Amino acid sequence: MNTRDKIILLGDNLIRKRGYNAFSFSDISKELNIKNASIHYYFPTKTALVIAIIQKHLILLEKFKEKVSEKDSVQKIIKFLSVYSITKSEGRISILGSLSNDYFTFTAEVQTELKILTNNTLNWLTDTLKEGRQQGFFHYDMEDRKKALIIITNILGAEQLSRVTDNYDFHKIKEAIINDLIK
Amino acid sequence: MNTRDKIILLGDNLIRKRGYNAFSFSDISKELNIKNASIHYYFPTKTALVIAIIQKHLILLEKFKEKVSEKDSVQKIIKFLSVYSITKSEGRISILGSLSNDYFTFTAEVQTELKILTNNTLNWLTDTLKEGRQQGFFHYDMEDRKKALIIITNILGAEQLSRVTDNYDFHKIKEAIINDLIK
DNA sequence: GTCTATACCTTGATAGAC
DNA sequence: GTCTATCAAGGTATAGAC
Repeated sequence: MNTRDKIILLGDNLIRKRGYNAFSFSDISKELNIKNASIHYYFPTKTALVIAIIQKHLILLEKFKEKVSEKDSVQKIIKFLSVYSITKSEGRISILGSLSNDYFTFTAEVQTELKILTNNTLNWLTDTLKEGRQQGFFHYDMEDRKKALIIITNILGAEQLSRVTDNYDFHKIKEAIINDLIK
Repeated sequence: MNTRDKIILLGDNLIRKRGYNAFSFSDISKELNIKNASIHYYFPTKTALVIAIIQKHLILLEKFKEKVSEKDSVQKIIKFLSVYSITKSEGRISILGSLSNDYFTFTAEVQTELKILTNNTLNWLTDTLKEGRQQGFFHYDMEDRKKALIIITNILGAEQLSRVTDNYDFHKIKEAIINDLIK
């Protein structure tokens, strides 16, 4: 992996573990055994770095969509939830949850990128739920987008709260989401 | 209101709007037209301030419990959710959501206080759900604590995501939580 | 209780050599 | 592409006068 990608990966992990305003370029430079000036070579500002990180997640989302495109709706949702589960390991939460929290401390440009990632995620989930509902896999009585919102917010909140309470809580909630859908 | 309480109130608002690691003593001192040294007179460290803020919320929770103690379970839950709604005004999220996010950047002492506040909240909600279920108001088929977890995490996530998407989303989700319970 | 003054550190960022 | 050197700004925190 080249240095640029390593910086993005470390920044990503730091944001999701400690938050955007709680990590510095020196956290990354120490880990990579380079100087902070070298990071500025790749990313002139911290804002540029976080944008690159969001864009990486946009690409990952597209790859995920592609990868599960042939599966049935139930499997799609299970895979979707499992991404958030792996993501959460070692206390890291999803990029969406972490960055939403620091939303008001971002420049307009970062806010826009974050909105795009959020909407792309929400749109895919809405479409997948609709598909599963129409095919008789899922059962719920509300707008598809509303159900999608509830599932996403439930996951984001669960990631957050699991830090304080107990990691097992997270699994309980994921189980409940699936059971509620296919009941 | 005395200076100490003003500092706590401003710190509370700043944490819930921008996060613990994104505000400084000078944000508070400017607002109060005092010097940063004066804040240190009341709170020697930033850690001491956040602990005082958590303890204020512990007291607020006790007052809330007392205030709704005579109401029926449905009203209790509605009041509980409405607290989170008011809380969210102007983009401020709940103290639980905001501090959970910065959990790994806190000292052990702050983490402990936050755990206490979280558990107290969760315990009250669990008991209230159980009461309402036993009295036939609420209908769900899982452990009471699990249902309490789902409700809390749903609210925390909704507060978070509403910043990025649309405030109206938050109301939609609250509605859905109530409807799901009493359906 | 609030101030001035200041110490000390970390931050994000830049200039220019290699 | 990475380094040294350096910067200005802002952070938490403290000492001591008033």
